Amino acid sequence: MVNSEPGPLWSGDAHGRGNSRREQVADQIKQLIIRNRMRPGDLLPTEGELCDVLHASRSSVREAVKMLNALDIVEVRHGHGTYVGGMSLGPLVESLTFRGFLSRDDDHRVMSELVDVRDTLEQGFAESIVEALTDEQGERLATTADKMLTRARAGQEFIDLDRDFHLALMQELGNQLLLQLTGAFWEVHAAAAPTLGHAAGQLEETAIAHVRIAEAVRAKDVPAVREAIAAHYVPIRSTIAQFHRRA
Amino acid sequence: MVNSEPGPLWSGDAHGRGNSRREQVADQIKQLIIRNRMRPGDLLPTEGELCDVLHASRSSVREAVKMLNALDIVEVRHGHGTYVGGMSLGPLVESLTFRGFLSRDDDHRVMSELVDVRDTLEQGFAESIVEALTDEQGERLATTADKMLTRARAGQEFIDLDRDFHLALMQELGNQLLLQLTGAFWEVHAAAAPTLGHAAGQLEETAIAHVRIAEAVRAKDVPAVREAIAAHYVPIRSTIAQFHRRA
DNA sequence: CTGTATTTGTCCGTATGTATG
DNA sequence: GCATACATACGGACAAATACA
Repeated sequence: MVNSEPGPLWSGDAHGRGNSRREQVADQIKQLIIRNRMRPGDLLPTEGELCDVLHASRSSVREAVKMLNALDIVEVRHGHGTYVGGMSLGPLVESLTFRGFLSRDDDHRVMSELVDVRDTLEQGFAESIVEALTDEQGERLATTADKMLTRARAGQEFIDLDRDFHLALMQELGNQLLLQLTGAFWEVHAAAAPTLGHAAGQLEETAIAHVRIAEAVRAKDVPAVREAIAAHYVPIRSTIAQFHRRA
Repeated sequence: MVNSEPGPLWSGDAHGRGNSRREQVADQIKQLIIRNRMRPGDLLPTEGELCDVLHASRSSVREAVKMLNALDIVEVRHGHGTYVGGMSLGPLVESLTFRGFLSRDDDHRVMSELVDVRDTLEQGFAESIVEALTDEQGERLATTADKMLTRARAGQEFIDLDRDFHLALMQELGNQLLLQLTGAFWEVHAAAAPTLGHAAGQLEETAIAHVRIAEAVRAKDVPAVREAIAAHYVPIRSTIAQFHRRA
């Protein structure tokens, strides 16, 4: 009754006995979502119903739901109910930021590695970015970069604009995974940035680097885009290295 | 009493009252790990001790621990204790594979996007790979690729060898994040591969592509490496596209 | 090998907080 | 204000797994 479909459909041990009760329940909830073709935002059965259907106690169901909640597979709203989650990369952000804080003592290896990956991804997709460029996107990049420059010259931070810029770069590619990875990696970097501090004049340097990227993209000059992106990460790398030397 | 340290140290809302009990407890456990400079594998207090120290019921502590367990921040062993987890990217794999199964109906967008990211990452790091190449790594790549070829000609699968190959590519770079991302992305792909099926002769084509990559890497010919990697993903992309057309 | 202690796993009952009507 | 439905939180009891004497 519980499993009416023919094949296993879900490879992860299905609901084999080897796992603990809550693991089985978690797997069964995932199967429930898949079988019913549910989408993010859809309402799941209540805890009590899940207890009945899955023949498990409240504790097991609750712990299973909390695990899935941590993975953003389900979303729980107090007094409302449990819904299918957004399946975002929030868990990745959480895990990576925590790792960053753990390795903060010896050096900033995690941050350094993260910058390398970001740099490589943006340079690697430079050609596709230029190809998929639309006029609106070009203007948006330019205006965002300009705002960064004015803020930098006023001595103000522009973290939000930085996020907008890097997300806008990847926007038109239509690759949702890449877009979410970009956002996730940026968030990890932003979470660790306050502990790094800033060198004098680095703010304006970073803003100008963004302006150069926007110009190169609008000019559809792929090598220039790659160079501008590489240059953009130079001050960031030096900040990380500086912090590493201090410790 | 509970929080004797001066600063917040952890940005994530610290342990503000706005969150639920288990969120507070989870944050406090994370702080505990950071404050005590604990490393993966270290033993955490027992559930009972956590209840005492954090002034929470056992249910709340357990749900918090299960959330952290889902993120691989802690690892629980039945009858033994709770330990600091490996902070692996397992959660990312779980989330992405689940998303892949969800979008399996309409098309294989997730898989397609994943291949694009993998391709870009490997091509982007091609130069660094060649630079960091050691003799042992070169031989390992070659022998792995050869094994793939012999297996392919015997009509056998070689998923494990494929994993070894792509991990070996990134091994010498010393970028742990990149290495784990590679492993995670490969796992997601492997989880979805069985549903895709194989075209005739595609096995050997893939094996040969790996041989070509190994040769180009050993020849330290960066453009050839990039081409070989690109060629390697061609049959994979066609398989995904074929599946998409069938549905 | 046999208990015993420790620790996590599971289940139950009850009370509280939250949102809807 | 009240009733209903839901998630939240707590504490207790017993089972299962592991380690050790």
